[in-house]
Amino acid sequence: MTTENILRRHDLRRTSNRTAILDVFVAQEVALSEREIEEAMSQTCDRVTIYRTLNSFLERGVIHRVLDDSGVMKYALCAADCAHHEAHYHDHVHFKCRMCGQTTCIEQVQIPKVILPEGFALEEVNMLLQGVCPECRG
Amino acid sequence: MTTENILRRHDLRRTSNRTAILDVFVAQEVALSEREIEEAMSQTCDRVTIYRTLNSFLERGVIHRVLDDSGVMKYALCAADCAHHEAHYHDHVHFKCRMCGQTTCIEQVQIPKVILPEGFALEEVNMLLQGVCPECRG
DNA sequence: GTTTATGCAAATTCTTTGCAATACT
DNA sequence: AGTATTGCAAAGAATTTGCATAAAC
Repeated sequence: MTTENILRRHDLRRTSNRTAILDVFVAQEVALSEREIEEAMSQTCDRVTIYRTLNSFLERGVIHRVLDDSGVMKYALCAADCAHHEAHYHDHVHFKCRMCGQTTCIEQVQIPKVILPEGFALEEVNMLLQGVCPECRG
Repeated sequence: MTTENILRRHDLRRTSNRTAILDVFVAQEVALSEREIEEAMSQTCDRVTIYRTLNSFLERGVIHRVLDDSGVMKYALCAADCAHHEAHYHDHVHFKCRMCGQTTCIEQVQIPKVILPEGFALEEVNMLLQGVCPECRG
């Protein structure tokens, strides 16, 4: 699916900035912060535009937030079938390497179901694994 | 265990600020941000001191980071036996309510084990559940 | 032609750092 | 006495907002 198609499908105007930002997500298969996107685009687009674009993408379900314990927000592309689930459910775990700092979606590993005590309404589940990735272990 | 004892056990000097901050954690059984601690103490202590205290507590294993997708860092008290595990392992899930915004440790619910593909060295696991808590569901 | 996105400047919030004064052991 | 903590001021990073211009539909 082309980036143009992704925009069209989610009712987003096709602009060069949005296409370029989407391209970054498609090229790098990791969770990205605003800063990382900015660097990947070599400052061809304003910081504010990136933030606003990320928020638009979030609202329309193009990307999802990825947890991080470093204090900066990260985002990753939603899988094609993501929007079909109610409540925008992401069922895969994320792995953050403490050496290279990259957070990757591990699509092969599903988040196990958990059973909460009575009374909780569960809407979203996130699981973040941290350690060292295969590349950094050498 | 008194807050003074917690400090003594972790080789931290006992000061009124540290005791007061620990008291906030003990009183509220939820994950707290710097801002929330500041408000709970009604500005009796400088912002910077809170940040530095949180970092000291983190290093000594008094508290642990709690993931959050709002972009602010949150912290929660470690269980008494936390320091006995290597790598400071926290095995319970966290629940964040989207109505009241509170993140609580659900000690009764263990994080299920996951199996990663070959090559990953797993060091830390975090699981954040989001939805509505029993209090807010009414 | 109307609506929405963009860039710039500026404001806000979160977090860290430097340094002199103070408190702890 | 010696070392660690505190408060203040200030710096730095992340994120948001206002407004006029430009681009998409």
